[in-house]
Amino acid sequence: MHISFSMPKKPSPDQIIDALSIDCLIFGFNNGRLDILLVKHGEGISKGKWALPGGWIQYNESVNHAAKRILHSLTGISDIYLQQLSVFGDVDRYPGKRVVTIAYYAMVNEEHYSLIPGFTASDVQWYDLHQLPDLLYDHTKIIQHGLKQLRHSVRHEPIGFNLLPKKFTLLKLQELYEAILETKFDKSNFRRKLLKMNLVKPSTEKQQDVSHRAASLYEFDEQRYQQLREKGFAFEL
Amino acid sequence: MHISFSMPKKPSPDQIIDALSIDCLIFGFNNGRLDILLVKHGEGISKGKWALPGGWIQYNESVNHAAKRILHSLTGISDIYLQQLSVFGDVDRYPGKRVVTIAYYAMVNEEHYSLIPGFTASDVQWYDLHQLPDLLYDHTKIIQHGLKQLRHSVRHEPIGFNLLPKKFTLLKLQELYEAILETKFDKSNFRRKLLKMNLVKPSTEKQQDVSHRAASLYEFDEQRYQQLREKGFAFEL
DNA sequence: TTACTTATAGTCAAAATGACCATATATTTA
DNA sequence: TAAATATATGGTCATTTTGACTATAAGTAA
Repeated sequence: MHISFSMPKKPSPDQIIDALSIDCLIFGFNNGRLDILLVKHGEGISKGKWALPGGWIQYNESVNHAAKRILHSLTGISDIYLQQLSVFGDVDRYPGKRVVTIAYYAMVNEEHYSLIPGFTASDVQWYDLHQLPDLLYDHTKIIQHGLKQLRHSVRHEPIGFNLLPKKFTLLKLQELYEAILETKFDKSNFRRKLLKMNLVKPSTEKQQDVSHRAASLYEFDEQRYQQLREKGFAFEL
Repeated sequence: MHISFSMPKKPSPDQIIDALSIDCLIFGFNNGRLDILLVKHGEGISKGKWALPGGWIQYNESVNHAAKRILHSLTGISDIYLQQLSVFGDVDRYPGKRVVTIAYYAMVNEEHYSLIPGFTASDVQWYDLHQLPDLLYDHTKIIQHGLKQLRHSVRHEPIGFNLLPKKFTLLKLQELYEAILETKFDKSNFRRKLLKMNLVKPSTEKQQDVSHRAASLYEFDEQRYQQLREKGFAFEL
């Protein structure tokens, strides 16, 4: 049996937890299509391959902090609401080493962020959900799981507003839900239902530069949302 | 700087991943009350303290497998549907060492299992949710999070049937939902709504040994549930 | 002016909901 | 044995919500 003569090592603060990684599944929305943010690896054995933005957790940071840091360093995206998705911990999911990964997910408006590849990423890009390249490790599985989660959440929680501009028309909101759920809603009924929930409030502005009657712009009413939440409000589509 | 002269160690199969643990939040249901399964530590510095059943992940097992193994070895409970709840990864959540934990949760019928303390546990017990002892680490936080999750799930998915006997009356089902959501339903309306969903099917049997008119016993219709799932059925209470 | 496009309001029958009431069927008590 | 009681189970009914449509409004483009 091999016995090390070294003393037990107290990890230095910026040393990583080597069996534990983070991967971020970022959904974007772009005229009717759902996109996913991918990075191209610029180093090591996986150089040139595409994957979800991911990396290692340091000893002196929380897991949630690590997720934000990693996403920012690889893609330039920051200040978004990253939520835990799931842990992927099969024995052979990562080559040559035992690595358990914690997947996070978020939804963002593509136009709000410029993509800046950094750290070990040589490229960052939005990919149409239906035209993804081959991905490293079990990242395809992570995406499938995330989609399932997204479709469930979007029916039972008022999410998805992050995918839209601050001010949006009701039709855009409808198209977003239709893209996520891959279904169609009746325009009139959708509008009626959503307005009755009071989650969106009308702004005074209207759509600009459209070749037809301009629609009113609405915005998500965060305050109202908090009020409803306290009452045990159940969002349902 | 300290440099170790030992070779990089290839972990032996049953060696543990030392920065990563698992904790299990098991809900039980007992005449109208929600319970939580706790174990008393029988060894080490935390000896005598109560906590959620938890332990370390081995190199040669998946994370999901570890959860089942740990729960079984400490409490005797096996063959249940353990689901991931969340990861708790604050820097100081565990004393003296950086440990990220993956929390799992499940619901079981208390009568179906006998509790057998094993491994490092000197005792196992169901505790009324509202009368928990002091718990180790951040386990109180894990329970709070799990409750939130449970309350959300129970309104949007047909779960909770695991908490009941195989055959149950509609009133017992109602009492279960009332205990979880801490609310009251109208008996007649609850019955009408649930029966229309077709998720429970009547058995030929009736309640025994009650001092009033015996109610019909129903059981969860797994097949019907799968059918409905494929159609994109939305359970809502 | 007309055609075309999308916005927005309204109609109406059917289904679901919430608050009740009524009766049925069992046990326990007087 | 009759009455009291407890819960089961079914029904009523006004109100609300839904789903499928129709109609009109307000713009641009030809």
